[in-house]
Amino acid sequence: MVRILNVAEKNDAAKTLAGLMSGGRSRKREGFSKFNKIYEFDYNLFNQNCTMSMTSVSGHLLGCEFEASHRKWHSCNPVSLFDAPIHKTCPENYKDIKRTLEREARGCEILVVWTDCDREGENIGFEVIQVCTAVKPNMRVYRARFSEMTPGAVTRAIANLQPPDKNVSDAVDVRQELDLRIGASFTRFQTMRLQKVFPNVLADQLISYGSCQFPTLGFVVERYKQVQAFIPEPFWKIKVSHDLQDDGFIEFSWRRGRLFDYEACLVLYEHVIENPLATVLEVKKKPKSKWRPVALDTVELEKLASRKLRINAKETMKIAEKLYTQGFISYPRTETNIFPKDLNLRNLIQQQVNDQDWGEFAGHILEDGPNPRNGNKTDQAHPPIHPTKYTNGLQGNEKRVYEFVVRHFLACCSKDAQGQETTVDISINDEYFSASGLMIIARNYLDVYPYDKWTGKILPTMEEGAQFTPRTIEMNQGETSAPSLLTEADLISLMDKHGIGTDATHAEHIETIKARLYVGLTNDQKFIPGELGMGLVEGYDAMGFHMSKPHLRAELENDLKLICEGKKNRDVVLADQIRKYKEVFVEACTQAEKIDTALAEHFGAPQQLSNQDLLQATAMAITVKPCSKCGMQMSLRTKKDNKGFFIGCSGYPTCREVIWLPDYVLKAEVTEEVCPHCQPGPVNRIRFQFKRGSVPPFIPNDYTGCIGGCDNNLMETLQIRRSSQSAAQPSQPTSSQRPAASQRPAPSQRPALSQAPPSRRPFYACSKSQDDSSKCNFFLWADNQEPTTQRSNDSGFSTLKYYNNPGGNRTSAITGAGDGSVSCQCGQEGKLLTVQKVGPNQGRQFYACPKPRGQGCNFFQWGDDAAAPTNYTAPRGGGYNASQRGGYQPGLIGGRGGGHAQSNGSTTTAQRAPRKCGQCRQTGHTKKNCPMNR
DNA sequence: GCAAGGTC
Repeated sequence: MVRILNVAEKNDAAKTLAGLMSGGRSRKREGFSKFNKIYEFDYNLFNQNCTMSMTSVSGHLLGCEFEASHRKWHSCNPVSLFDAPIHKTCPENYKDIKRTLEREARGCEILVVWTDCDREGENIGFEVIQVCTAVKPNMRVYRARFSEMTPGAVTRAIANLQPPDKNVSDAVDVRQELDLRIGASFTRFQTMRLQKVFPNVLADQLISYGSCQFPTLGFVVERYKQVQAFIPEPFWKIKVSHDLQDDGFIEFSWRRGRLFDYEACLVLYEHVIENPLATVLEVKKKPKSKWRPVALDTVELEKLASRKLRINAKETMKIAEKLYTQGFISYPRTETNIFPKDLNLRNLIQQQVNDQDWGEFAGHILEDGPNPRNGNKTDQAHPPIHPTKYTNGLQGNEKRVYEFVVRHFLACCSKDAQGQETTVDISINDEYFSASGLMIIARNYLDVYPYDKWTGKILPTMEEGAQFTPRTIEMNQGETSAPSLLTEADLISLMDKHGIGTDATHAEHIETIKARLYVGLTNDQKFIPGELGMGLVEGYDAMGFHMSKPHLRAELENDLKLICEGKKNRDVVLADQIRKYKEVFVEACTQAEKIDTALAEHFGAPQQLSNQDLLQATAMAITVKPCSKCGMQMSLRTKKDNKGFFIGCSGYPTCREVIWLPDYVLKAEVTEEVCPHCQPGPVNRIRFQFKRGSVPPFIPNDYTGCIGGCDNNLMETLQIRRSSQSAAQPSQPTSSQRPAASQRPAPSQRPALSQAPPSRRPFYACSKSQDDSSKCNFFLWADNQEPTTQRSNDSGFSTLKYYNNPGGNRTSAITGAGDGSVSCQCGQEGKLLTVQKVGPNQGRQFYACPKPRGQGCNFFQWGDDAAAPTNYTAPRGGGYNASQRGGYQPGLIGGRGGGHAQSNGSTTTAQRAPRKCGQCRQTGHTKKNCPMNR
């Protein structure tokens, strides 16, 4: 027997459909999800007996999200979210449903999709198809389209199975992707920036952007601005009243309404009172009805509950969903306001006849036969909201909402209220006035629907042709009044009208803008923009981007419709929209100060931050390099105290990889230059400014370099360990691993660099653990190798030779260009001089710039530097004394005779360095008698 | 910590 898997959008629908198709004889069994049962029954399809399994999902089975590399807020520049890869995955709480589908699909040959017949339903259908065909690729797939869940509609649907509509599903994919990309990018940008700019007010505030929430905010702001900008305008009108002693009082209004010209009105008024005799021209009587309410859809439920019950939309929907799951009312998310023909209204009304408040009214409806007043909307899936079961056991707002649904339903099924309207037209000296009255003949639906008021007004009896002198003829002044702020019902109407959100989400968007403090409520429950909401809208408006206007969403909706109809390609629409929004985003970032300025009107002066800080805050700074541990991007950041920099992994705190830059880095800025050598890339070069005198002479104080590993001198200057070292190089040799001096190769035996990859080269480091705060940065190559190669110029010192060894620790190689000379930083040949002054260095030779003092560079090099001391305890930081910032000391490196290097981490005090010269940083003399003062 | 859309 052929097995067919049927999948509906929710368990409730599966149950109903199975009931209808099986004639109430389906068997229920459990799936992996306790909420989504499996209903089985036999059915004759395609002229053969089939076993049907009907199960369900719970709305969307798959969710749209970024890859891990873009999921964290600081993991990337938000602009990259416009292009970052997006995946559809099954969230954890739906895994059980997916497992059920997979298991059932394996045993079935045919899949019939019974999801709701709207756009989202089609897309959910394709999610089901994706999951099922993944385990059963050769499954035949059909779509059942039904206008309502009634026996006739379901029978027609299964007799006319169709292919699923990819176009419609594509439109939803486009919508999902755009919502995610645009929402996430703008939200991150706004939040991260404004939290920094207004830390006192917004430090913990999420400042979201969404394609529905922003236009919703826009409606509130728009109305508020209308109210603010409103200027009352005076007008004048003539009012006539008459008192017919025993027969009552009557008031006539002027047919001209009101005039905004005082003198014009005055002229007419004077004309009227010149001859104030009134003549009754006509007395008209005509029937007047007050229409009963239309069948209830979600939007009306939300609006009416808000207006009549004073329960806000969010709360109403929450209650309605609870009543639905308890079986008291039908599905509350519906756009349909037409009762299906084959829905048995009589039965539903019958259930209510015993209620003490409205039971009698329900009985009367049954006598006359239910006659529902339908609207003109249908979502082709759910009927209007109506009671499905009687209860009198509810309390509080649940009771009020249930009662409203019942009364609305009964009112809708009964009759319009009937009355008679009387109009009396009079003239006074050629000006015309009229009065109207109402007599209610049959209240009908009003008896069960206290939410509508219709009050009669009895006019005194007047005869045509009769004449009388009115008791008063007045010229009154009035003035126009501002529109009122929006009520929740007004707001929902506007959202509905402009296609912002769906019936199921209006209430959520309103709640969102309340929760984000974009709007608030006045005492009489009217919406008023908050400072944040107002500032954001004004900020974007100032840029010329009307982000809060509904047309953006409307344009997208139009495109989505064209995708559904196959008139536009999904990829074209997607690319077009992404491009458009990305351009806006980039421009918004450029002009972000306009948002600051707008908000400053409300929050006071913004925090003064540098561009670098702001870029950093918004994760928009260019990243430095991929993390060697986890592969996520590392970016340049400022330390907490704003003194100094570090390069941190965006995977923090999961990944704690960090490169601390020394204190003598005064400024650092990532450039857009990408290093052509370093891998994995991209590795962006960093523009540094070093403290004067703190770095070796071959590194200028302003220097742009790569920290990816290709620039050995920079790596050493910054004391950066290579990323590969962590994997390939012993981070800290134990004493047993340390080579004894005797074991170390003699210089002549030492391998050339090409034979000894840097990553394999042993070095000494402080033996304290990484977590020990007193651990120092000591670093020393174990072989203390002499220079063997000359490096090509990439930093402007073509005539200088220096180590190509990573971490190479000596500058004693600055021996000139091979001709016995020494060149200084400015390219001049260094001048060999001798220390003349009395002191420890008296008689010692050194090279200096030959230019006159004040014009030359700061180059200084001992002439005998190659003969560096070998028994000197290396100061912290290797070749130059980093811990005593500002001191570059040529030739202070060497291992101790015993082959052990020792960091000074614990011996600083004992080895406290003698006072250094403020000019050359050498010991043994002061700046005053420095040999450089030649 | 982001959106909007389903749904429980």
